[in-house]
Amino acid sequence: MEDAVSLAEEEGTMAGIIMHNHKQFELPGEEQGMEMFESNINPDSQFNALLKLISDNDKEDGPYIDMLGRNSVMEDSSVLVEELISSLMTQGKCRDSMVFCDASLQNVDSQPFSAGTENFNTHSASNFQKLHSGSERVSFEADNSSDHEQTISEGRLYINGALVHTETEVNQRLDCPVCGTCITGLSFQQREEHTNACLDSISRNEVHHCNAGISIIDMDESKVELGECVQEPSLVDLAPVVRWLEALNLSRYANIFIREEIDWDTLKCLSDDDLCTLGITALGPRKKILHAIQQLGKQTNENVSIINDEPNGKQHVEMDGGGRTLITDFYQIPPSLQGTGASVPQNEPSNRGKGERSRAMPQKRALRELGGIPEWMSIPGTQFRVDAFQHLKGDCSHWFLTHFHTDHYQGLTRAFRYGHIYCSPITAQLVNTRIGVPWERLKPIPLNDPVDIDGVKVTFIEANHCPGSVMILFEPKNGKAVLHTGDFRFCEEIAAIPVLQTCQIHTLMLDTTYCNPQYDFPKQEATIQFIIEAIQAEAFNPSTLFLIGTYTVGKERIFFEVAKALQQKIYCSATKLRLLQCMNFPNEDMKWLTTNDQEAAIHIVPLWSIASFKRMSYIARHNHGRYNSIVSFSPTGWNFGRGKKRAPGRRWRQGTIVRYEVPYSEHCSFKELKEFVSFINPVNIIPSVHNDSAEAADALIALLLNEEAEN
DNA sequence: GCGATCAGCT
DNA sequence: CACAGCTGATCGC
Repeated sequence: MEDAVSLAEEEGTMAGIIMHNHKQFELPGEEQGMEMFESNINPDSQFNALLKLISDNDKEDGPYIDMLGRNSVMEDSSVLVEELISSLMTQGKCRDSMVFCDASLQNVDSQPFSAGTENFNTHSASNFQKLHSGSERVSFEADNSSDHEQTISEGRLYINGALVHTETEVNQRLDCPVCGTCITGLSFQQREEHTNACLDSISRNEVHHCNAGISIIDMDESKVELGECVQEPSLVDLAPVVRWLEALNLSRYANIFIREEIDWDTLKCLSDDDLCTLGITALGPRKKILHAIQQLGKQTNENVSIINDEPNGKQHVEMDGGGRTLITDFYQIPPSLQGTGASVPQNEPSNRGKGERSRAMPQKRALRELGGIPEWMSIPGTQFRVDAFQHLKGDCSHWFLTHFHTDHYQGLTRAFRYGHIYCSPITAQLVNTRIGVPWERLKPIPLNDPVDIDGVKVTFIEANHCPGSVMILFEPKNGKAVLHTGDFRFCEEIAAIPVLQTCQIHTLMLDTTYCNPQYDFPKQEATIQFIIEAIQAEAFNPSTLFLIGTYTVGKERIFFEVAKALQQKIYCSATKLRLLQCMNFPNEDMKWLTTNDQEAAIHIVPLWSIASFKRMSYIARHNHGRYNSIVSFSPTGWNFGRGKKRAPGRRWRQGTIVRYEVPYSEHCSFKELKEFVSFINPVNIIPSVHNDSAEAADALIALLLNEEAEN
């Protein structure tokens, strides 16, 4: 444990800070550092471990911590820190807490990255600089030893320039987590006694059935004496729920459950959305509660008691296997979904998705190659080809292009002479300007406006992938409609498109890029918000260059939203500007762009140019003098699969270069894919990605149709 | 010399 | 893994 902090240092991450006796200590963050918390689930032992960590400086004052903070950017790894904070505050062992943003604590009289603060580059500790009443500089350690404390005097703590804490203002309001009464005026011991009295009072009225499901209690019996606080009479027995929360170390939410009269049965039905509505917005506690509810269901089925009465009268929730619980346990994938998916049972035919339609289960089919063309490139019932320019042949004269990405137009050159290319107006513009295909070969088709092509009704539909991307609905005369999604991301706007609600789709050619439960990334809005907040936090150094990675076509929404939110111009190259001008963005968006790099500290760059610290160091060298720090954002969905923790973003640092990997995807998450399949309810599904064999295709389809894959 | 194609890399 | 795309080598015209 003694090296927990320095281990976290190497990753440049941390989950929280402690202020104790006017000194600041860091709580280790992701990866190795988390072991400290994982191995000490009991808050008391965590507290003792923390005290041990700071024992060298714990000679005089009593056993309390001035302030605990957690890092808002490292949300996942801070789950346990947050619980610890709550627990310690309830016990009166910690006076205050805060949520802070890495690098948001400013030191006005310092010159970040200038000579003399070289240690800033090697210590994440140094990111937390303090203002104090005097103008004396904070001193930093220059080596990598485990001595990380930074002396502050007369501490005043500022976040983004605003005073949030002074050492003389530690006694802030504190409410009882059970009854909500203000207990600020009480001593720590009195607070504990009060809270325990509240809990005991509720427990006394709980009769014999803490595990027995619903517990309706008579009005008279439900009257609860809560010391000096008055509890509203309740028709339902809430004690088991309160105890359950307590055992999960989430007592701070007890008052919400009491207020909303969530009883034991209601609890078991709560969804993630319900928790949000209740006001439990933090991701960690929400996941923890959902996970525990899931465990509840399992154990109830097995007729095993969740809340066991122990000899000491305390109760607890059984964790998996009774052993240590890992943070990743909160993000479990059902065992039936792990592995290849080959063992997933097929569902019986049933009414799916749009209620009134009853369809057969998508048929198993072998992968066929039609004259050497993958089957998802050839539309059944027509002579049409989609994204098949690597298979150009004279036997076809109708070629469709879903969007302008190399892996879809590969093979297409200005020499194209096999008939016509049908695509969206934006894609047509790009094909003409970037590849040089003449306009007489291009047939731009507007969205949501059916056209007749060679006797087939064809409708182009927005695909929410990149500018100009479309899904294409083919309705041949044989009555078997085919929907080719191209690359797409399902969203409410797509679900609202009338033709998709009414047309019965026979064959769905589906973008299965992230067709695995491990791909569970957030909505684009959430990631963009994360990026905006990260930029605000990192901008404490005015000489920071921000780089946002984009594809040739794609990810535009990120920088337009950032520009609007921060009211800042964004630099892009003249080439990139010409590209963007092909994409019909509104003037309100385009006005934020500039090709003068002196005008903007946020630059749009190709993703590959920031793919490694080595490449970014070239950029750093190139900008030497103007900028002394670089913060980059690499948006992709791949970073967030395969055992990696689900997080709004991962922060890496090497010297003065910071790299954020953020889960911004322009493909469906697994959950969205399932929702889309359920919505379309096709007879037949043909995966267009990872479809190397009939077995692979069947495994993908099985995953998509498996009801248990919901979470 | 130019464009197309492919291997290799991230 | 492989998104989507870059770089560089090779080949044919």
